[in-house]
Amino acid sequence: MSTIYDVARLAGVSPKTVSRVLNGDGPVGERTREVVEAAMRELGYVRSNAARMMRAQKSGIVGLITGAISTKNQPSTQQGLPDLYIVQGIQRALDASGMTLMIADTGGRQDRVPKLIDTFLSHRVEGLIYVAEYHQPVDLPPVPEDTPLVLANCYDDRGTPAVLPDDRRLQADLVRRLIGAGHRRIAMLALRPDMAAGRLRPLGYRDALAETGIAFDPALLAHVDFDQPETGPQLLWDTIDRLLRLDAPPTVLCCGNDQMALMVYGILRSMGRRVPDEIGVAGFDNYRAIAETLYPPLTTVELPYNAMGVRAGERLLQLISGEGRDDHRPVLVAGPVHWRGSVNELRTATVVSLMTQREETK
Amino acid sequence: MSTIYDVARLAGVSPKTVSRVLNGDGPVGERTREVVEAAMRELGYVRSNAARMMRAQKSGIVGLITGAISTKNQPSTQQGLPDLYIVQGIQRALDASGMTLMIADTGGRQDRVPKLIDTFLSHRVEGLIYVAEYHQPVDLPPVPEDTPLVLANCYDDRGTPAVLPDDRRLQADLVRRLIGAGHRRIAMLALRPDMAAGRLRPLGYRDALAETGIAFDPALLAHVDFDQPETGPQLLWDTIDRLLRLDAPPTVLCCGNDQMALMVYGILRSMGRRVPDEIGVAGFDNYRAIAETLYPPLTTVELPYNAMGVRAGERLLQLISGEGRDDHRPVLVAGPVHWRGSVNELRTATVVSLMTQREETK
DNA sequence: TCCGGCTATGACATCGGTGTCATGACATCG
DNA sequence: CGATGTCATGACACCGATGTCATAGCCGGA
Repeated sequence: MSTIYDVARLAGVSPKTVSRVLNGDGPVGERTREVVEAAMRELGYVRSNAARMMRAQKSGIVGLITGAISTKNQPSTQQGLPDLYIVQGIQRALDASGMTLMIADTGGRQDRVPKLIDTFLSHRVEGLIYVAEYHQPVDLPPVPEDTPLVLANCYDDRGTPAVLPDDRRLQADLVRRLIGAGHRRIAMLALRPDMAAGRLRPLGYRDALAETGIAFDPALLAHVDFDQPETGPQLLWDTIDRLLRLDAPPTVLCCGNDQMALMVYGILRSMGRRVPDEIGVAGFDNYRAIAETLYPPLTTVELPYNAMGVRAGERLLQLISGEGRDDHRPVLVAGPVHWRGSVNELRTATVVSLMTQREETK
Repeated sequence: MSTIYDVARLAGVSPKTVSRVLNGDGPVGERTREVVEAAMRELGYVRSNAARMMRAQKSGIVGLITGAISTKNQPSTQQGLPDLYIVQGIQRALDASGMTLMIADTGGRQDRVPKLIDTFLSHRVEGLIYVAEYHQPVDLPPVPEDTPLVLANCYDDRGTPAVLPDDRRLQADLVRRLIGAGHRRIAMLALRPDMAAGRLRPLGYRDALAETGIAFDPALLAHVDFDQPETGPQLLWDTIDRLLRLDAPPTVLCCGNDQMALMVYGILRSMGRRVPDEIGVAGFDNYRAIAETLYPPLTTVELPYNAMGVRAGERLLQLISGEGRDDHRPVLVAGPVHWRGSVNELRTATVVSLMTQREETK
């Protein structure tokens, strides 16, 4: 691969002049510029970042680590889809600033993280992002103080800047919308309470109830470990069966995520209950391959992974530029409710009055 | 960040000795090594890849480009899931060789590819991989001859090394297994014929029929553009309706992919047909979030994206080392059939005789 | 005892850009 | 007309690691 020296020789100028043409600093004669540019084209010259970076002491590289770090065993669920969207968002944010993204995967082995960080440091990354597969606490090995770090979809107890899904608010938004549609008996099939989402979403559920003056009924809230290969479906079946036998059964089931909703569809069908006429179903995530393909399409709330990535990227750029280094508050990201055919609108009149009421309370 | 000079000064030796400790070339005294290592620890020294690479003329970096490049408009389908698995596989392959992966996304804009390639070249990547979202032809801008390029999940007409899913064989394996289970009237709901998968999978379907001496019935093969938001479900409904009204209706429906199978479940349910007792359903992809969660779980064939990534990574490493540069044959990757509850085994006796027969013909 | 060979170490040049400073040719101003 | 300023350009050092070559000390064999 050719160098500025080759270009300089071919153009009959000094290397420094070529450098000036490249960077547009310092003055260069009209004629000279043309000659140099022609020489660069002829040689197919591409600047070496390594050399440039040695002087500049700036790499223009950001390191990204994905993969399991949590000390707990994996909750098996989704197959790492969120990561991808978050990574795409990060790329989008960084792209605008000319940074290049270098990524590495732990392959699920926490012990490899220090080595990955070392590799990144040897490339003199200007910042690091760690992306988790699902909302969780993590415990990362220490990074040098002068290298900014942002956590995406996870958090630690050291105040490292984090970007997180606002599970509580998202669930509240969804339930609020269900109430707006006239539903009063809303059941919630939550995820395992040892997952952040399993704790925060029920809180949002209760927020929405409290706000609209509906009493919380403990019989309507259950945590279901639905994705255990053997026991999961049975457990879910039993839980739904119990709910439907209540004196005042729910008119809609809020599922812990869209995948659970998919399973719930199958169970309700086997029970001979029609969705949405006999009972409504709502999901969480807006996992489109499921939500849009199910019949009827699934009402759900979008967990905006892409936007989270963008926010994480922006936060990191901010830190790199030196701003907000002592702001330790996490960035919470919410998304829209997608209202589809899996939940009926009940008593339209009531809906209107309720929505009006909400407007007034603002 | 500290340098070998800092380390050398602190340890009271020359920079070159520090370099020797780092790389383990040249002899170093026992005592000296200890002193140097202590100094490195104290300073938190990390070697600069930029400097190292200037001499070595080797970056240890591989560039990866993802995103839409095809000139055609996007077939909307899956949300870029395959990419992720392929990328993971690539990482796994490269990781073993100590290469670092740098990735960039086109964000769906083909015109940005040349710029991305330039960025990678400026980092002096030792090789490039382009990953497509689904099996398709692509037309990449030229890359310098001495930089190896591997295409994953796509191919071009210039003989660039490619790693592709063996759609034809995968479909044949699945259909063969269905025939082994006693099915004779097998319908195929194929993807659009302008997609590679939409052409190759029907070929595999026919391969399996021909092999087992079952006549191909054109009435049983249909291409369905199922993921059009409006017309898709209706079209799929009509097609299934037509199939079920045939004089000899199919006993199993082979769907173009798992997502279509999900929609087919909903349609069959609405038609009042039970799966698998009245009709079997098979998918394609082993998109686990769907295949394992559906009730009954979906029989499907695994399109091994992860393995494709590994193969692509290995192929690239091979090219980088200079081997197989003039082998232009694509690498085809197949995967296992996952037999789950969505298809019944018919007439067990026949199954045994058929399988025996297959063994014999080998 | 002397020399070849090995070990341990350092001086120095080099990779490819870029920051600093110097230089020569003109243009401008008092 | 000479002092000063601007433009266009080049010489040179430097970033941090490493390859090449040199050197000093030591051991063993002739």
